[in-house]
This record gives sequence, structure tokens and C-alpha cells, in this order.
Amino acid sequence: MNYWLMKSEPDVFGIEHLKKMPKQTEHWDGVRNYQARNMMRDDMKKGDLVFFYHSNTEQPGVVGIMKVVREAYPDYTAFDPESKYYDPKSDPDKPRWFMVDVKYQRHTRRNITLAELKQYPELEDCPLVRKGNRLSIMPLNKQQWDFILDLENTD
DNA sequence: GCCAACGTTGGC
DNA sequence: GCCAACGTTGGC
Repeated sequence: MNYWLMKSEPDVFGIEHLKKMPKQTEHWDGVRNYQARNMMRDDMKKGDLVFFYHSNTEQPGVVGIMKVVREAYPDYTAFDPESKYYDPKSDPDKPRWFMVDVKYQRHTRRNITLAELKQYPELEDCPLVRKGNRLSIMPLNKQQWDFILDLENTD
């Protein structure tokens, strides 16, 4: 079982959107970065747990937990000229981009903010807190996952 | 294969 | 809205 963190802008698709989806499940489309794609396609397994992270917002941070319910399959938004994620170089016979399905589990008890996460030496190896990091999907080890999750019970 | 130009992410 | 960081593209 692996642990992950995935970023999304709450104005575009936030945790409230996921919670309101049928079956509280949605496909995680629009990943257009090879490093993120590779991890999602190769390493993300059914049952893996994922932190939902709100980016590009007033208080970026971890706001909830979701679970991978379907492993990687072609991201069809890449084939749709109407989609903002359209990529003419992705061939349906040889798709370039992939997505997984995730299901809402719960909100964390509070927004565990980036500002806060940056303070802890326990997390200094995590790409999230490194300056200029733009990875939208990143793996966490169990220690990092547990550490962040414990923070929801502090003030 | 190098690298300048350009586009995007995302914190602030 | 600004801009640093970084990924991608494409000319050579």
C-alpha cells in the first residue's frame, strides 16, 4: 500500500466537488506532467490512500483523504478538442496521458496548511515543502503520511 | 544534443 | 497580480 498527495485548485475541483460526485468518486484528469504521470500509471494502486491538497488558494494545504478505486487508464480528455486538457499528440491507440479514479474518504479535522508543514524537519525531504516544486502528484512514505495525519489533532 | 524562448504552476 | 522555478518545445 502506497501513500500519496495530489494537488488541485479548489476553484476548479476541490474536495467539496469530489464529495458531491455520484458515489463520491471522480476521475483525476488533466495530469500533463510526465513525472506525475509515471507515478500515477506505474505505482498508484487500488486501495492506496491520498491526501487531497488545495493549491493556488489563500491557505494551501491538506484538506482531506481519498482512496484510489481504479488504477490508471487513458485520460480521454486528451482526445477531446473541446477540452482544456486536449493534447493532439495523445493518440487513442497509444495514449500519452492517464488518470485514476479516486473516492472521497473524509475531510481532515482541519486544513493542515503548507505554512505549517514547512516548519517540520520530519517533512524536509518531501517535495511539497521544497521551493519551486510543481509536482502535482507525489509519493509520501508511511512516516510522512502518519506525521501529517497526526497534525490534524493539533491546533 | 544544446539551449533560448516560452508556457505553466503555484506561493505569496 | 507578480514572479521564481521549472518543464517543454523547437531551431540549430
